[in-house]
Amino acid sequence: MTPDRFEPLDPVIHSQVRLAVLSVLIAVKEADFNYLKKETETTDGNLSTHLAKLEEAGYIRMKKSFRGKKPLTTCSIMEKGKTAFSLYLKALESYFPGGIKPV
Amino acid sequence: MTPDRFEPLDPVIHSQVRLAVLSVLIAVKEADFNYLKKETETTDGNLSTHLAKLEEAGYIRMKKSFRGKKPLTTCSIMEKGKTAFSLYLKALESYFPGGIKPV
DNA sequence: CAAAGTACTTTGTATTTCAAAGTAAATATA
DNA sequence: TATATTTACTTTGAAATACAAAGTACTTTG
Repeated sequence: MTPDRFEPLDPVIHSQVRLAVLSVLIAVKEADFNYLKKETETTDGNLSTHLAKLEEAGYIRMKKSFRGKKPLTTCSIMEKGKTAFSLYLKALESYFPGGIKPV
Repeated sequence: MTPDRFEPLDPVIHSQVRLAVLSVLIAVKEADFNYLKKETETTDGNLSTHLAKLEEAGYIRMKKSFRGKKPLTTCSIMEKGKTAFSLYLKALESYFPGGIKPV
């Protein structure tokens, strides 16, 4: 039983927006909705659904509070999310055996 | 005008099957349908549509011939595909500040 | 107080993915 | 020799996904 050449890519992470969200949250530990919207360059609706998916998977946590009188959603990564992110990166590497080649 | 933190991921490549196909074709220069099916661990129908997409984008070339009496589809990567693959990897790196290491 | 803005969420549509079924020819079986 | 099975794909329809327009619930501004 030879091991698979290509490791499967976690579908929860394999999306540009969700990958970007996790990348931010690994770097900063906490980010609000608007910050994530700017970083990921997506629309409100799109970000909202992607965040919901990440939360549902237990990869991030969302805290709803208020900044002054306005609602504020703050996201942070959970252990499960960190692990999944690492595994995703590891899986990705199986698709790039040579590492980085110049274009 | 500060550059985007995250570079966009080419949607033609951002699919597990198509990424695997390109990865194979970069390594071996030519691969037939069945070999790709084995490597990518997907179904006939699925592979067929993914290959069509890659060909349509000008990333790969498909040659139809015969091996003995049976049809044989042979795929190879084109320059445009190589470039796109490199750019995809480069874009990916923007999501992993720590870097993607060769396996 | 009406109009515009903020911070989201919900919803409908468009796109994408995927595998079941279809096709066509070759080969094995009875 | 009929027929069933296999091989090598492609087409098609259904399910999942992505996306943004519209909706909600406020707040701020003119």
